[in-house]
Amino acid sequence: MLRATADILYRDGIHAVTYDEVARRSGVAKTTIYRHFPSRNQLLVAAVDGSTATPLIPDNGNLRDDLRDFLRAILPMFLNDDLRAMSLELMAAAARDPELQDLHRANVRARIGPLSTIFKRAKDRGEIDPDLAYVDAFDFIEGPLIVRSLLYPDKLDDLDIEITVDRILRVLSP
Amino acid sequence: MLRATADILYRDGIHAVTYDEVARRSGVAKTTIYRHFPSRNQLLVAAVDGSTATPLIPDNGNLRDDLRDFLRAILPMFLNDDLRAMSLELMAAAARDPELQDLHRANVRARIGPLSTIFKRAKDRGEIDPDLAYVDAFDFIEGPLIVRSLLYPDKLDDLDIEITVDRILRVLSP
DNA sequence: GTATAACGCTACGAAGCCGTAGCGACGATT
DNA sequence: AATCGTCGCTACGGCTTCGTAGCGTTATAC
Repeated sequence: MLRATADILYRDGIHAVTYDEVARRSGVAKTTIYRHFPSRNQLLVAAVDGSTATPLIPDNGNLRDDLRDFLRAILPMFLNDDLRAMSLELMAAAARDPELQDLHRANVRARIGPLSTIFKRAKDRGEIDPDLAYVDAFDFIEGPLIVRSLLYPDKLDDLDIEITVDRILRVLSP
Repeated sequence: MLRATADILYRDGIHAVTYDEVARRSGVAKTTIYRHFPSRNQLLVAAVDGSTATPLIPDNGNLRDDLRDFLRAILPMFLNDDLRAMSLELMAAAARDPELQDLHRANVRARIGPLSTIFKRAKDRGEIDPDLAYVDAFDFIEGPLIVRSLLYPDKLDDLDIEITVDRILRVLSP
């Protein structure tokens, strides 16, 4: 049921998530879905909550390698057109409907979690400007990948992780 | 007609753009819309093309001030929930439908144009690492704003433009 | 064995959208 | 004055979704 919802969300987009369609693909009766999720938003939230996988947390003992591993790990997510479309649709839906803001927030937190760990460890080692808040740091760590994937998705392959990490470090270091 | 389409796109989202709805709001007969735009995609492309405004191009003679002015100029666009939602929906649509990729590309080019001018002038003045491609530079210039608006839209106000420019310059300078 | 709860199935009226057809009105061209 | 092109209006059949109702089936608990 939630699996079918997540599948539709991924393949056909958020507008294709209807009670009828979920019933069709999941093999569950439409009435049953209504009994569990009286509103479409609840169904969406539950489906997204149940399908958020947290990426691995690298621990190499130094910031540079951790960042490289992290960017490498999440790069495939940006290369996937359907996945990118789904994320964009979810964020757009959250921007339009306050009810879905928590959904988006949880989704982001799951994706950002590992980065937070990396960041804290590096800060303890003195590799990061002590005045730099982690929110501001994320802007520059995820920024390049996101911008690249949004504005120039076809040039995403050209992005050199090593060089990008160098540039990120310019911003983060004390 | 195109104005009505752009308006729907902005207010209610891309899913709300239907022939019936455009006819209703524009006062134009549905058949007439079909005569001009046989497919919905053509209508979308025309509407977006006709409503892309290019921001001002600052020219202060130095990169720092130009960047500051530019970021200040585009910040309000990110603060607008509907506008952000619309952009996200357009990008999502482009990711799903190849026919709409040009639409997105044109939209991006209009928004990025001024940045390109700023970038070239700064490079001529020697304020930018000569090995740095402009595509890579954009990742770090627009990145912070975009990431902030996507992941933490409620903390967008906290973003200090001056400090952000400082950090961007760390990446761009030779 | 029986009560309770959950599920499946069918069907419904209302609403919206699609794409097209038919017909009349208007204005410009020539 | 006649012609051509464009537009408006109405209406249609087909399709999908919504949210609910009614009723039968299954399984678990006690």
